Amino acid sequence: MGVRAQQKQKTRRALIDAAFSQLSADKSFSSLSLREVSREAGIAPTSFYRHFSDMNELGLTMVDEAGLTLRQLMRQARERIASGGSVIQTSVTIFMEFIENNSNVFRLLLRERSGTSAAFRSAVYRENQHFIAELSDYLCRANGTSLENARIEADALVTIVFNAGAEALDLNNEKRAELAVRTKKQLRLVAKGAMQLNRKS
Amino acid sequence: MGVRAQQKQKTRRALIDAAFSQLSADKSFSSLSLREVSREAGIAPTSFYRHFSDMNELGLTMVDEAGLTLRQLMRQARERIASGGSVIQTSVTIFMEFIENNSNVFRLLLRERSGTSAAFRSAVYRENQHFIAELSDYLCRANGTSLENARIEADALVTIVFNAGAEALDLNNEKRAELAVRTKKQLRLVAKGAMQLNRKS
DNA sequence: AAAATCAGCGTACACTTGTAAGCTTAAATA
DNA sequence: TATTTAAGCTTACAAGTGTACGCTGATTTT
Repeated sequence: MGVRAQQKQKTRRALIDAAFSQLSADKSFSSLSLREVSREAGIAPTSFYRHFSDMNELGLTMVDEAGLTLRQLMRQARERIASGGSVIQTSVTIFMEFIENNSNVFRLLLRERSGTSAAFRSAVYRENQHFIAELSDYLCRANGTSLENARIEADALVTIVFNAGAEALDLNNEKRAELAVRTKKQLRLVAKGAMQLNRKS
Repeated sequence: MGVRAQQKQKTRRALIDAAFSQLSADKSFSSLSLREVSREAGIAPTSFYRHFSDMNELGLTMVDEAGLTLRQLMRQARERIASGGSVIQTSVTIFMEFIENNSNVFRLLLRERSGTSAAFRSAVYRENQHFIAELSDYLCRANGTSLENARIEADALVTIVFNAGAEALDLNNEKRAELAVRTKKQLRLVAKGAMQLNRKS
């Protein structure tokens, strides 16, 4: 890759990083401004357009990156499970770690899931579907469930975990631990209900 | 009440109504402006301060109203159930009706639950807790569950329904019907798991 | 070596925003 | 009836926004 293209990619990265770094509990993507992001990335506002046609385009890129991060996380979770951990215990622990270490990434997904841009919403929805699809496959193989039932179960499980993550954002460590306990109980509730359903059919 | 106080309350209402009417799939509360809201309410921007010190104060008022609307809905649901309907069937149906008729009210709660204002987040959280508390009581009485287990179950049920509501916002009627079916299955999953748990203890 | 490309810059413009200051006028109070 | 109160107004300002336009200079291509 030429010197020029290399520099361009570097600046593009700086823009993405600047945008992520400006996200916080008090600042959502929609409240970022093109000018502020450009400032932090060290370029003139008008140069922004050399990289993205729009703040929206930047945002969609960020959602994709966030989804990627999440999928890498799942791979990590599967490894830990394969080397002999409880599925529920491991999943919840890993997810909570993710939220602690990448809270702004999670916040992006959380907020844009119900945000004002249909494109964002469907991007987050797609990521969520990936998540559910992989978990369904796993449940299918592990429990011999029908794929249809597995999807319903997986969807419920993901919903509960995702929701717990959202709740965790505003809690201190003590309360988070309580939340984790409660979440695991809820997941077991769903798993038990699903097993019972399968035994019947 | 004097003529003056009456007029004041009328204007206050006009502001709240204007704000609600400006919410939409493409416009969140944080993207409303004091000036636009005032314009639609038919007063000068600076007169806004005679009623609220801040857009935030308006927003919190709106969240409270939304919570009230939701609790009225629950009362209605309980009536239908008392006159002999299935709990799950009735609840989901009523909730989906709510989302269809008050989508902007629901959107407010949905978005501010993970928004940029801690005050908003905890206001929505409180409304949610009310919701869960009332359902827990019901489950306790209906199934003789321990209050602790009932809360965990209720929390899971509310999470699933609320989430389904969020998903419904972007779907057409056909897809919504499918979603409703899936949601009911998930609720039954949780209910079954909970019953099994209770039988043991 | 000459020509073309293009990332980044500076200037500029038209808007929108929140809100301060002070006035008006009808209702409430004394 | 005289005085006070306060909802709503007009004017004004500083700050921030997105983006059009045209230039520069290094890199790439011919």
